[in-house]
Amino acid sequence: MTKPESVFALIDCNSFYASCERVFRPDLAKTPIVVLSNNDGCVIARSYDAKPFVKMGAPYFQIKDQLRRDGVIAFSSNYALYGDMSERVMSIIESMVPALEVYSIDEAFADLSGIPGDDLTAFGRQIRNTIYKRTGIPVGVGIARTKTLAKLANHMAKRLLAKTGGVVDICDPFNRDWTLRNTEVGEVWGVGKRMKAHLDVMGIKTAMDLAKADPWTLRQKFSVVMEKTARELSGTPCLELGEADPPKQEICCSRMFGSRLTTIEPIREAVATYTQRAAEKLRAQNSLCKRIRVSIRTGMFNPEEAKYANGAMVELPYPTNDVRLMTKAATEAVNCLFRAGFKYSKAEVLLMDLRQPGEFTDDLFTHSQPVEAEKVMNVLDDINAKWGRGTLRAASVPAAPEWAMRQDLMSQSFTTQIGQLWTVRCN
DNA sequence: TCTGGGGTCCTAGGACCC
DNA sequence: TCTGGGGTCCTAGGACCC
Repeated sequence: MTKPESVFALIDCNSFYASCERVFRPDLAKTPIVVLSNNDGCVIARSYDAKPFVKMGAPYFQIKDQLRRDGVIAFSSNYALYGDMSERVMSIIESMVPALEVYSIDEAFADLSGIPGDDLTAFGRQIRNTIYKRTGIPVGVGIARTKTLAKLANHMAKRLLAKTGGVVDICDPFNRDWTLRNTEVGEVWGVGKRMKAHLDVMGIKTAMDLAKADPWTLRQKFSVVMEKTARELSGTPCLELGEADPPKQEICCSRMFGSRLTTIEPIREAVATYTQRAAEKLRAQNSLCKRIRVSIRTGMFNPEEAKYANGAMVELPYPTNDVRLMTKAATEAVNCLFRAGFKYSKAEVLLMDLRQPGEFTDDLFTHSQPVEAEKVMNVLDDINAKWGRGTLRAASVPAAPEWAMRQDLMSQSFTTQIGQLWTVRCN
């Protein structure tokens, strides 16, 4: 029996964050909108009609006035809202396809092999319409024999939105080759700026050129990653659908401060706060961590500012998820890192060397986390799940810190906070 | 005043072992 | 004059992604 040919779909939400904001602000249906990064730093999402006015990544403080003149509305990022909308979209897709891999907050790969009927484009439209009807979020669908090609098809669906209606199927070799010839190599999934420059020199300019290049030469010149990309483009699947998401190998919490910090105390508070958040994520995936890397840094852009960046690794006595132990270790690291005389802009807490309980062996010299600590952490998580994050926390974590990030343009948590539901007035 | 945050995978090179 | 070689593990750093 021959294996049925694989079919992948990539479903991707259009301008996701901006679309989420618009769902709850129908008055802005015709107004261009952008969403800003944490700290209202730079633009990370633009509605379709905002694209001509704003570059991706543009610093907000530089373009603020221009936006106002152009009538573009800006929002602070509202992750509670986007996370919840994402779950809704994903569960709709999940109910319609045999298998799903959630690739990011706004993208998912689906396995369509074995879908009955030969009109996959029609099936793609059905997915698209259902999601739009139930959530108000517009999506694009790309369908192809490999994941890399599905990405390309999705890209084409967006580029030729009017013609394609947001769904493109390139399983057919004719359509596939047309797409490959009409896509620059830099647009291919896995080919970044650096690699594009190298490939350019070799005369590889389009996706088709890469698909036709010799895989072994690519492997030698670049790496196995590039080899796989080329094979995928030519129609040989090298990447599988990853359904279960494996526990993370690293967990990170890093943020810019709302303002520059010059003394050690608030930096210790920030590091304690980031450690708390990272430890929550750690426990959510049921892992333990053995090492923590803490780093702090000054601003990197302003040439007038003295620059300093440093990090330190701390080892915990045993693999743990006890926020008390972790906070103590992390804040002690700050004492070693801090140098007076600098204006600090950011701290980062990175949990490393993660393991599942039972994955390491106890011996005479290393012991494991006491049962008591586990009980305390369970109670902590239960209380915070019920009453909101930060209800119960370490004393070193302030409720309303002076260094909190700026979020001046935040929309409501329409879907996750009972006090912030939509208000409807009847006149 | 002001430029995000959170990940993955791969590779080269050093440390260490026999 | 001459100073092994092969394997493994770990780490840092590069490149990429959304």
